[in-house]
Amino acid sequence: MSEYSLETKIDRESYIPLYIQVIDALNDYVESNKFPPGHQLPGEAELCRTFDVSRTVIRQALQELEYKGLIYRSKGRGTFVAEPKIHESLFQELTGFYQDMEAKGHRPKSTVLKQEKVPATKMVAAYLEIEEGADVIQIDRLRFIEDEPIVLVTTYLPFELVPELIDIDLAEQSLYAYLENEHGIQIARGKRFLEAVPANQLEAELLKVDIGSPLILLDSISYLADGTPLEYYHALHRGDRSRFEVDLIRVSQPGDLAQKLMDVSSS
Amino acid sequence: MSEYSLETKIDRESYIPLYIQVIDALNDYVESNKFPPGHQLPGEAELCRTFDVSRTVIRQALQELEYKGLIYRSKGRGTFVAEPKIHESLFQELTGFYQDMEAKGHRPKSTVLKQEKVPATKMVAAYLEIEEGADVIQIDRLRFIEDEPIVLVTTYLPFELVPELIDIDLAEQSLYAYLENEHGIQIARGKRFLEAVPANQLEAELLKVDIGSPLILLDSISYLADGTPLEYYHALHRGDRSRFEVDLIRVSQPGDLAQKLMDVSSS
DNA sequence: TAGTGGTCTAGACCACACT
DNA sequence: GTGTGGTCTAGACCACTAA
Repeated sequence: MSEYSLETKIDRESYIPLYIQVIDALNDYVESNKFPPGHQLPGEAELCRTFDVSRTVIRQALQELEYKGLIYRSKGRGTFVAEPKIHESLFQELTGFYQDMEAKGHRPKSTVLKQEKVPATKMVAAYLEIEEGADVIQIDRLRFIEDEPIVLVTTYLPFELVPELIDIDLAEQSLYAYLENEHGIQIARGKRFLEAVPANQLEAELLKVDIGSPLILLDSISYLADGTPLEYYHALHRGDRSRFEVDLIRVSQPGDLAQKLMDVSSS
Repeated sequence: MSEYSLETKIDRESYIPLYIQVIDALNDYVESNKFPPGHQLPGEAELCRTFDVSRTVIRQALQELEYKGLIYRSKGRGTFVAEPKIHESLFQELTGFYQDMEAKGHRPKSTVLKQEKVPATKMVAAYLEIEEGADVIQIDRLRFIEDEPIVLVTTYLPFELVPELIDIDLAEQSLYAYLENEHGIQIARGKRFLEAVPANQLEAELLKVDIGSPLILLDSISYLADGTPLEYYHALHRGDRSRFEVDLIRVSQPGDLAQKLMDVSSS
């Protein structure tokens, strides 16, 4: 059946788990178009023989590839390569103007307007799940692309989680990279809220737009694995310079995503 | 160690897979707060004994619960109940004004402004990945909450995929429910783009807002499992009545989500 | 050192899709 | 029927964490 000799480049001495190696191998085949979209993959039994691993390994690899949207499986029919249209790798992402510009080789800049310890307002306390009035670090930044102001961001983090942050220069450094590299802090989950609002006078001045022109208000809360809120930020993006993308994928139980989609777009 | 007697309500005669039953059982314990947030779950070995199933079953159940954000696992430490703050169940969802209102008991209405077969414009053809000029079904709908217009939606589907749709009354029926119930068509993935735009004269009239007031423009493409685009829609939501929520969760490989978050919020 | 989750094996039976 | 993916068993060894 399969005329392709899937190269069995599994290295059993490697510290890399076998299922990861299988993922990589299949990934290569798909990405190099040796397995074109719509093509049926060898059955799990044959993959076991090809890679000389157990079915558990094959299934774990296929499961991750399915989650990533690279393949889809159909009981009784087989496993097939999905159309690669959806930007590969991942369940969801929320992208904006920034990385679009970075991808195009532009270099975004930041100006820190404010970076100090303040008492949490009621709203900030609610988002960060701390006491009203507790110390938080507030960081106001205005960000530019090609010297054009694009987004005004106010970030809040609980002071006690990262007191050192008060002295870190965030004009040229990613907050997330700093937290992960210096403190081993990783974000496990996040929540975003988007609204369209008119610019007030201050915002209009900073972003150099007309008063009342449409802005995207993006509220974000990020959580650690145990559910502790790490960061809340409130960002105002110029409507004429921002576009956000969200990729969705159906979760295991049939109906889940369909349900959600229905909620959004129909009565 | 565990003073709780996890009721072992596994029914081996049931057609429901064992791992689903385990998920449900653990879910119940977490949701009823018998396992409070932060609490360590029994180890996998003990869960095997409790439910009298193999470790494969337990691990499959725990994996799904982890994906759903209900628990988190730490090698060498154990499995713990996550803070349930993030709206349960799911990797991501994109919700808007509609279901918020439905959840509050309000009843959204729709008016179909247009529903006909038209040739695909260049843009629609690109989104649906069909030939320019090919037949598509276009459906324009204006949607209301409490007799207040909230969103103006234009939907496009390839005519050949669902020609019957041209005659279906969608004023009182969900498009997704219709496709799934009548044709067994399920959406596997989707993409959303959000922007803030000012209302033009026609939009302002229909949505009863001032010209130039902020609207959320939501473009959506939905795909079948094999990657075929099923539907494209273009929706304009009143900015003063709409708020969108996106939940994100880190994908297996460490760094993935952190990377994306970094892209959004920092330089 | 003991317990945990992470990875892996070599089987098994089933429901489903296709021919 | 034959092949497919879905579910499940009863083991095993490992690396990591914490006492």
